[in-house]
Amino acid sequence: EPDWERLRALWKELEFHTLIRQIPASAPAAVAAEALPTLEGPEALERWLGAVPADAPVAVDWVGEGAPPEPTLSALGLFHPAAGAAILPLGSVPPELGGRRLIGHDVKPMIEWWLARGGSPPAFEDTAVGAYLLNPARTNYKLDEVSAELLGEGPGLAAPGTRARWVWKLWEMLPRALKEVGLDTLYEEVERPLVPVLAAMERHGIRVDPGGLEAFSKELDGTLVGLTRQIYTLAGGEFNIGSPKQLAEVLFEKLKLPPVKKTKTGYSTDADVLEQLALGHELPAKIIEHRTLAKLKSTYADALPELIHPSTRRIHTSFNQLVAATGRLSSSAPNLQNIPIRTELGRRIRAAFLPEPGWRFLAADYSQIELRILAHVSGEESLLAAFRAGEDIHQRTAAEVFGVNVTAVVAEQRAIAKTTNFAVIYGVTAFGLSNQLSFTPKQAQEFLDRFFGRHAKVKAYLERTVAEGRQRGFVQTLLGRRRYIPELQSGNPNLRGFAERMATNAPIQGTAADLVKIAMVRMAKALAEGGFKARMLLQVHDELLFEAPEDELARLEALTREVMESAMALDVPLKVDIKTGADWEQA
DNA sequence: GCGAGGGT
DNA sequence: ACCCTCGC
Repeated sequence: EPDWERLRALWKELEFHTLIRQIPASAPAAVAAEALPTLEGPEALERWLGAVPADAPVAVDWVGEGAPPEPTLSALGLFHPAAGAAILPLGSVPPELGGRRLIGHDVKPMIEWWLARGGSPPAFEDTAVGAYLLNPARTNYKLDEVSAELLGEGPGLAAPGTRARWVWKLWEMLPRALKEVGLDTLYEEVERPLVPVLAAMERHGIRVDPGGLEAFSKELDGTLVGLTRQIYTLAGGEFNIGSPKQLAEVLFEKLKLPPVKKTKTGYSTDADVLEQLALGHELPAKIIEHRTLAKLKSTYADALPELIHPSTRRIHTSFNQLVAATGRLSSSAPNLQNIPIRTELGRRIRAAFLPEPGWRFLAADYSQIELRILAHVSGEESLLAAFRAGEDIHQRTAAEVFGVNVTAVVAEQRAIAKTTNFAVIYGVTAFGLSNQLSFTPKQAQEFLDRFFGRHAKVKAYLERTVAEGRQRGFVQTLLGRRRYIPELQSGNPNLRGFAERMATNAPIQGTAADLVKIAMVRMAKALAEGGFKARMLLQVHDELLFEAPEDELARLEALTREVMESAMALDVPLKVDIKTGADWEQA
């Protein structure tokens, strides 16, 4: 008989998703076989805790559904070596744990559950967060898989009390493991304190105006109906506009338009391609417009009202702390980190986000955070000088690279310099830059050469980063957050090139993530200590969004600027732009 | 799973 | 570069 669980683990690692589905379902026998004591009532819990030394922590594993704003937890598995494993069924009141510190694995839902029940959450450690710092590139941080990686084996299918035993085992090794690689401070000062901050933000949620979105949806629908008719006329027949396959048939076979580029499965119909085709035919522009409106309607105008929580009347995103390999947060269900902003129509979505009635939004975003970090880590004088002098950085770059006076830079030169600045942070290739700038790869290469000629220390920094990464197997941020990139040693030039771009981007994007997380932790503390009614609602990578009563705005603005601009001391000043408004579009 | 497109 | 969601 095959060892199905090992096979499952192996195939999972190899991403054989289809094969995994053919593995017979694992038998739940193990769960039934364990007879753990169930602690019914406060006295039973007190007795169990009596066996735990007074100031010792307790390992927990929570059972339930973790969605904000009110996770539903049915039980906690508990473990301490002196008291053994037990199961604690949960009622409506948070359990009294005698002030003990808890050790959990992915505790944010549990913290949120505690908050939802009006309790003040206990102090805690989080083994999933620790495991994320040790290796942020895992696809998931399930207790079983993290245990398998760090301990050689895991609980498999087990009762919560037994799972808590594994949480305990993880915590027996994690502090030392974190310290060994210099991640203990990041854990203690940033990631762990951030957990309850995120829990509170998720619980607060944000108000949206469903009426406004529904009206906008109807408007979009009207426009889409008209566009669809025009598209069918131009195409000489009906087809599914949402199907890239059918669209490709219409464009490249029926209408004989020239295919521009290919995907793995056929001819590409992405926006770049359609824009090119639009020069020779009326249809592609209509397709672009249709796609834009359909995206706004389905992803935002129709979806967001559905996600309004019936009791809070607000939208509660989940901020995931364990997803992005660079250290950034991500947001899901819904993603509130990609609410449109660039186009007029898109901003109608943003305008539907509202503060508490009578309150105002305050949005604070870091100006050029990643370029400032690049200036700091590279020591590039021209960048340092430009930021210290408060200059327009893209204009300055343009002046240097085009060899003209700063005052003589024209808009097009500035735009090219701006794209190049981002390309450098992303570690982009001449080929990638050429696509973005509609240059030939040769022109783009010449441009990059001129950029690096004028920014020798940036070039040296990037080369140093890649070389160190190749030699050590990982790159790191200013605070020591690591990202392992074994592909830097690959013999495959494509794979290695991709790895090198990740290696140049990760320390910069990751340092920005570290910095914003520090600001969040300090802002949460400062708001509490300052007796503010204001709340921190969202983080969008380089921006924090707050809502506050009118009479707190001035104080909040001063506090936010002070906290965010002092989050890290770099060789360049940090600059924060702050706006307030009656909706998120104005703020 | 893929292509596409929204954000940083 | 990093994400998430949508429709097919």
